[in-house]
Amino acid sequence: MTATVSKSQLAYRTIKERISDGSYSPGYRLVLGRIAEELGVSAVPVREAIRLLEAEGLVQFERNVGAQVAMLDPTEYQVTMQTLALVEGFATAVSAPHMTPDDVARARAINDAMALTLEHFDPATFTRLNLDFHAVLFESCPNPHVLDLVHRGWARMRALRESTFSFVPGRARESVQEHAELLDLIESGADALELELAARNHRLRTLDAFLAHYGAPDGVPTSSTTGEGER
Amino acid sequence: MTATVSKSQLAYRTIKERISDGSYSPGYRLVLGRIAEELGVSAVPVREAIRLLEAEGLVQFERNVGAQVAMLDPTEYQVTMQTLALVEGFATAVSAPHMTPDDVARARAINDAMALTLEHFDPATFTRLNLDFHAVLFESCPNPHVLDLVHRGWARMRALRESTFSFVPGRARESVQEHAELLDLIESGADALELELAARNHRLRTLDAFLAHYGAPDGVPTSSTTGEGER
DNA sequence: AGTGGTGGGATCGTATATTATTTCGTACAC
DNA sequence: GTGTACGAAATAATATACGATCCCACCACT
Repeated sequence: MTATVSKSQLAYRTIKERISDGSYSPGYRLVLGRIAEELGVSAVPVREAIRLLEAEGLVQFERNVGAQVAMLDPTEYQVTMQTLALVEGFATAVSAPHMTPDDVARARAINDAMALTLEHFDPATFTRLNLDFHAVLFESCPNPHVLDLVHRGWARMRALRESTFSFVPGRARESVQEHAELLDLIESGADALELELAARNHRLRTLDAFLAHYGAPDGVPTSSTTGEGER
Repeated sequence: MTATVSKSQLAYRTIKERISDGSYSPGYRLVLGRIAEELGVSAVPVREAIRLLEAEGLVQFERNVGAQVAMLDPTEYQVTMQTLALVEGFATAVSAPHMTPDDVARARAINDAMALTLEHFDPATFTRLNLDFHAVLFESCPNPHVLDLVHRGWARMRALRESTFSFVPGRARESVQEHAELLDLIESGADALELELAARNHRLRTLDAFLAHYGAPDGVPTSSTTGEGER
């Protein structure tokens, strides 16, 4: 009656959820038998779920050794964030023409709520609202592949950054400001390319801020590779 | 001795290969037991492989019913190609600064070979060389995620278009021409954004040509959504 | 003390068997 | 003639069991 979800699906969703919400933090070792027992299923569906999560990059897997939640790694962070910027920028541009005035209003309301969280230090809420904000932007996206890429990127970032990946101290206020500008652009019916770059650079600036704050990885150039920016 | 690949991996690679080369054409029904027997393994690893391929979009899967190779569908084609254009454009821009003069020379050689295939009608060879061409472009890409997205896109297109997805009658010659221009841009050390858009529009023009040739899907606008283009 | 080998424990990998679900054909009733 | 209900066959889904592999600690030998 409850849509009779398969046990593989159950294992997949449960593990993914636990990675996202931090119950399984980066490096946590995922033992098939233990998880299977815990969920009341056999090891086979758990293994299947873990292989899927491996394909998404959420867990690392080694044959005959086991799986663990993907580790926190600045380089990982950079390329993932870069890819997310690419995909989100595109998704924004494609979605914008399909957004209703009501959609824009909802996005503004969420952004206002984000501004309120700045009064207190609350990275988790900030990140959650940030996801909601972008979710509103993308919900009219007619390209399901791109949407899927966005969601995978988010799942990765959540796993890597423990639920606060959008929040960089000293950058949050600008982020809210840029959101507002982005909505203005959308309302003004701006050019698709202009929108895409605005949305992309919004993420890339967060990336730069993060790298500046936590230190850039070794050989990777910190300039964000693509955009209008100053070289 | 042969790196002792797991049977799941074997099943995965074999099925993917057969989808790519057309042994399993779109719509072909993948029956667990039959494939398992054929490969000399049990049904469990085959099931796992099929679930992974489902996650990549290469096969469609329905619970308790079975799997089949993803069907040919103009809308599918459009969004996949659009996504591929996005990702390839970005990959080109990111890779370009890392390309050596030798890399560019190799790409030119492949492009010359493509020009030769225009003498005869040979879509399969054309598409293969086209993949080689872009592979050279991307092999210096420092972002593995983006590369992975490219490869998945290619696999999808192969599955959907039966090994000739880059070839649209009447467009091949322009394609070769645009490749040459792209290489010129790279050699001239062009701006990253300029490169990205050039590479993206190269794919999008192929998409438009395809849609014009085979007919556009129903409600989807044929203009390629993003780019400098004439609106 | 350092190095190489060896055994045990833990864990994954897969085959087999069982169960649950769906589908399709057939027969019966209307 | 058509629609429905029932049953058998096909197939996927999972559990269980066993085998293969890897890691680690301990011990012997140098």
